[in-house]
Amino acid sequence: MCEHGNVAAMEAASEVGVDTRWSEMLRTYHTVSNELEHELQAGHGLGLSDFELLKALCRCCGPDKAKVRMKDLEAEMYLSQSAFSRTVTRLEKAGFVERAECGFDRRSNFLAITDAGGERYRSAAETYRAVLNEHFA
Amino acid sequence: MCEHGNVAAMEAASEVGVDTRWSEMLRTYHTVSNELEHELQAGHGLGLSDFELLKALCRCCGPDKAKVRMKDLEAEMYLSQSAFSRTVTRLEKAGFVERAECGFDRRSNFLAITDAGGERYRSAAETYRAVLNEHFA
DNA sequence: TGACATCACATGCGCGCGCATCTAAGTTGC
DNA sequence: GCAACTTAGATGCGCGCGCATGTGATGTCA
Repeated sequence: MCEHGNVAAMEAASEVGVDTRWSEMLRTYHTVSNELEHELQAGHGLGLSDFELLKALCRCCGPDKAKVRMKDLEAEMYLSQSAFSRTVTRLEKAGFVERAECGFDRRSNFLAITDAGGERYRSAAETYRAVLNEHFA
Repeated sequence: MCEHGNVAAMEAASEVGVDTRWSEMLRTYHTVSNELEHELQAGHGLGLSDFELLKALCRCCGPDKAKVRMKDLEAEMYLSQSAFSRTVTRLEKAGFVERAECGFDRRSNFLAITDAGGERYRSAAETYRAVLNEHFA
């Protein structure tokens, strides 16, 4: 096969492959995100987006910095601006993050994780890792 | 490295890999599904779940069979039972599928694709393939 | 045959999402 | 310094989703 450089066949095979890759991703994504959603909610009272935001916040803050601009954190995530804003509101009501004014630019808000937020994140992260290992390891 | 079979290091590396795999899947999934959603909606008036249902229906029907039991089709998809039921309702209102009674079991419904549904599916499938090739090829 | 579990599907409900829009604050150009 | 534009973030709105439940038909067991 391929001795004539059969482009049509290669394209066909390639398209089937692309389609299959997407179908598998769709199935895996729904399976894993549903399980994460359930486990995080049941065990820690967090939705998946809540957790992913806390995760990004911890990563962006690093060990030294305590605050991140909301816009910068938003850029790290898959959420729309409005969904991001509401997720922050949820987490703030729960006491896991705090909005703080930014002296330089009064349009911006800094975002900081609270002690309670850090603790909740670390315990939820164990559940998170367990679920991912179960599906990807 | 690995000369002592360093299990801790391997586990750590493995966990990072799992986490990264999931993060990339999350990003890719949202990027691709958003683009599919937009392109299919703008070009063909179909949501992604609408399209995926038509796709599964065409696949299950094959070239000969004309009908599939709803439960069987549902099992092929990632949607919950309720979301599946409503997707069928949307597609039926649009005239792309038809529910038909099943003589054997009056709880069940057969599902059939209409001519309009077949045509819409085939033209949408070109858009679908184009988007997937753009991201996976 | 009658009581009970199960199945296929529909539907009320609440929620998180993206889109469009709004407000307030910063920026640019004349 | 003022008008026009851009940016950060909040919010009204509609929609699709999953969960829980309802309805009616089927299967099961005594």
